[in-house]
Amino acid sequence: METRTPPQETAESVGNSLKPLPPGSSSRDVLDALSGMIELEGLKVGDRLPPEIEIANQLGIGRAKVREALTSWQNMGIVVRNKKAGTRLAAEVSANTIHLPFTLKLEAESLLRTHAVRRPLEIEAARLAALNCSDSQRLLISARVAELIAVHSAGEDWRQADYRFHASLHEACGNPLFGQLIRQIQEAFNEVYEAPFGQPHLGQATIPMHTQLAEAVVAGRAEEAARIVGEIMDMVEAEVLEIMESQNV
Amino acid sequence: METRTPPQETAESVGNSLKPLPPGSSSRDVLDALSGMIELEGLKVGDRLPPEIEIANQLGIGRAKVREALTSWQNMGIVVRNKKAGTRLAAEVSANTIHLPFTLKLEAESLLRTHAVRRPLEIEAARLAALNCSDSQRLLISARVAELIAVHSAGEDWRQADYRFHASLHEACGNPLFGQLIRQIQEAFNEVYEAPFGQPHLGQATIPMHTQLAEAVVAGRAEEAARIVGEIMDMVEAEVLEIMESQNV
DNA sequence: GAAAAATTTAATGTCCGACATTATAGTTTA
DNA sequence: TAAACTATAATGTCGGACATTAAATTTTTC
Repeated sequence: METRTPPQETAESVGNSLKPLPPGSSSRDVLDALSGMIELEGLKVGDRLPPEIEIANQLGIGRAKVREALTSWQNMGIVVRNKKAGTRLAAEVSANTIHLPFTLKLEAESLLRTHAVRRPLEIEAARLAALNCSDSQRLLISARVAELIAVHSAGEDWRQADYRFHASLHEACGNPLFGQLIRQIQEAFNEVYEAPFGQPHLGQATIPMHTQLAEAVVAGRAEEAARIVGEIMDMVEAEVLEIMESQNV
Repeated sequence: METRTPPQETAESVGNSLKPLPPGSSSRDVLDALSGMIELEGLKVGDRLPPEIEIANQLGIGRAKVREALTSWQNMGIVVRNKKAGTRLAAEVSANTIHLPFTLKLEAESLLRTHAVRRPLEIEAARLAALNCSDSQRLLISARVAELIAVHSAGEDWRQADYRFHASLHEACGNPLFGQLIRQIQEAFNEVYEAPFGQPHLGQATIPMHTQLAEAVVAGRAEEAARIVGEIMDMVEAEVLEIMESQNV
């Protein structure tokens, strides 16, 4: 019986870069140590972290402390944990990272407030994307908007495609903080929105505008891109208002 | 020996509003339950939460789970814990609140990125402030800018006054999320900035523009206010660049 | 021999108990 | 009255035990 020795991704290979913590370290120090390790090992989204027990042993602390730290990250959406499947990165952890939130139950009234914060960030991201994007990013954006149009005209659920399109814009803007912030804000928004309203397709009417937006971005017409995003956001806001009123919120 | 019966703040009186959690609840559910209790009891910043053991008993869960949840809040800066002094609220917990957590060590390179995210938020907040602010907020803004000018011309440290002025703008915009976001972003920025550069007075040259900004806001000239904020942010960015280059970062 | 079913296994999820640490509250002493 | 001491009640930490579950492995079945 020959051993197949697939290094099975990241189990033993990863994680010998953790050094014992001095006594009295806080759970935040644990997270600092972990993010150092993540950067050192080059772990990406989806990669697996060492088991809690191993982290604890390497850091010279108890498993409870590791769990408190990891649960913090879990509540911030940075990792997902899944029993035997282990703990995996759900967001990029690196030096240039601001880790956003965790939303307490927001009320329907704050939907518009959340959207109002998102608006200027989306506009600026689009403007920067138009100014900064590389050729390969141009191709990606074009592909994504084509996908969106195709999925939508086929009558299928286009939200995933929409999300991917906007994500490509955020990436193209050259500043990962925009994408992170907007993603978190949108998650907060969806969480509040879905509770009373279910999951209707929001922004249906804006689909045609996405083609113009993509064209403006790949052509480098920053102001036009910004204007279109503003219009899209306004239309979504109007839609939210309409739905809220129709349900007497 | 007569009993003095001071209800000693919030020990027994608070916390019978927690109902047992269904099995399989996550640590996030614990936080939801706690924020519900906090809102119900009207707890404010500085108030004390029930002891972990009592929270655990009332929710019908183990203390470890409560600790994981509270440590999440601690890492987000929502509570502070201090041994016998107990766990106290460090930030307002209510509906309509997005709690930003927790910044990983940022590197100097990301100073500009952080600033780039702050920029559109500040601009939009100023625009909204010009459109929405009430009479009393107009007075406050005028007072704050006068204070800023006075402190600055006296040669004193004007950063606190500057902070208060901008905070009055954020408040006047009518959407608390702007103020929260910007504050957190600025804290992240300062944390990074101060490490290599100390605490030089950043934005000195923009002081005179603050008067124009305040005038535009109280007069309701939204676009002018937005433009001025943009210029201020650009000047700060230029200053940061200059300092970084002068130190070969 | 390949697919399906059953078993094993390795991780997280949960609780409990014990003890250390410490800031406050209470008590004694000077 | 003030200072020093003691008691106490909370958090901080660890270890152990066990449940739960999804992946990996083995066995069975066709």
